[in-house]
Amino acid sequence: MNDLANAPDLVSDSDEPKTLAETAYRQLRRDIIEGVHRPGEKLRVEHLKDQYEVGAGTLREALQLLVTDALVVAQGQRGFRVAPMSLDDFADITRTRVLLETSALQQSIELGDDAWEASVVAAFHMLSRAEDKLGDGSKASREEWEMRNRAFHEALIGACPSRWIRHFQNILYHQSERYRRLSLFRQPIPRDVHAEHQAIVDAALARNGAEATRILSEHILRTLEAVRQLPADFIN
Amino acid sequence: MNDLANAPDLVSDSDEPKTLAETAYRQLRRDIIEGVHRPGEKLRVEHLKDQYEVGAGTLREALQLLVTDALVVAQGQRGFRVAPMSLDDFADITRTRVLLETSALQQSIELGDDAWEASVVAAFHMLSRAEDKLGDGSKASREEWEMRNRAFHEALIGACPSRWIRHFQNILYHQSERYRRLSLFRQPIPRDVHAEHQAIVDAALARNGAEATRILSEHILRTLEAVRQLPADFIN
DNA sequence: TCAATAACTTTTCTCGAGATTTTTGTCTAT
DNA sequence: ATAGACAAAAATCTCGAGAAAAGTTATTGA
Repeated sequence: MNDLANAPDLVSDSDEPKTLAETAYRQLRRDIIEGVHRPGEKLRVEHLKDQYEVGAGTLREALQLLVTDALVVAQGQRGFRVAPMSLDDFADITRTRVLLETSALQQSIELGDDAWEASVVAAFHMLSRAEDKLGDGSKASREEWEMRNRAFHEALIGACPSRWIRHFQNILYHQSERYRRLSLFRQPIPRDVHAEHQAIVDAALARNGAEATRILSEHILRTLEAVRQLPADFIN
Repeated sequence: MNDLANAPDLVSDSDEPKTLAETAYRQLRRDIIEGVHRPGEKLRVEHLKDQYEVGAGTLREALQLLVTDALVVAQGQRGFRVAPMSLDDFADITRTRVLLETSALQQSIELGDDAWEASVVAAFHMLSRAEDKLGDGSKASREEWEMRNRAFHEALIGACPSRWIRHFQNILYHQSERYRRLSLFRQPIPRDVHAEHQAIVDAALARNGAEATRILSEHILRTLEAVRQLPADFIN
């Protein structure tokens, strides 16, 4: 296997925060994805430093980290803003995700070993369990599902040796979360997502790259359609 | 044409720096790409703040910006380092670039209008002129060529409506520059790059997407081969 | 009434000093 | 001689206050 597979990530994401700035960064990121801070909203350091209980410079650094994820945009001398949302943007994100994720899956299927297969099966199992608990409609169960859904998609491309594809993939996934949250709000899992995931797993384990990537593409694009059918003024 | 084509960039790059932090960021970026700061080198804020004549917090912010470009890696509580270089990494960068840039070129060819064609021809002309002046071997002429080469590649994918692909493409191009600098050091333009560019332009204007992307792929991958044939210890 | 200028307020940006954490160096005991 | 622990040094991280810029409101003149 390639050395890069074991190399540290481009941006540390799995580790727990070791610095105040990173803690504030995570809270802010969560709040932006959750919609606490609305798209386009101005993020004033003076107000937010009290809210997140850090110094001005520290919060500034947290905001800078969010610029890396493109969840915040910075305009020199004019402060920070929550990155705006639009249907066009989500379409762009989704198509780029398809491009990267299918390529990564293809490589995973070609290169993945037994351990990779096992991790895919395991992640799929965890996700299935989370789906069962989704019925209660609680926020906790949906967050659990979000996390495991992400873990599942990461496991699928886990054997892809390209650190860069995984890095970009990571950024786009965060972006998607912001939009997917909208689609879940109105129509909580109407699609038979489970069957789609099952089909991807089957094709992947059968080492059928063409089939797996085809299903994955449709799977990702379906979320775009779901958001498209929301009321037009939902994205503001 | 898509709205996104005229939307502001994800990270402002063309504008001139409006803040001290951004000025320091550009100088640092240049120095890292040029190899003044070697790969893996520790970047101590206390030393660098004098060298770049800014405060500690400001330099810190500049370093954070470089993390976005993945030219610097930050480890919580353990400071900053110049991103390491390796042949595997360059191979990864190059393959990912091919994936993104061919997709972008394909879309450009499908969607580009007359203005796009004109900009491609113009950029190619500028690049050709720069190639003529390359004979003197001066640093200025090589920098001019670098800039126009980049402008040419940007023009090619200029009609691609995906802001995200262009954003990632941008990051990868900066990364490539670091490595390409090495290959130019020993063998200054041995390949017939001009003919390759000409072939891409011809295919693009003929709206032959398959041919154009094929040539572009080979074109980009050739740089990888050039670096591969350098002495093994060149990348440290 | 409207436009342009000027003063004021708000916000961002910048700096230097103090508190934590990591790293380095030394010493002792097995 | 090596390993572990303790202490000193260096570096990072954090904070609050001052300087610069942007945005806002009020005033003045046509």
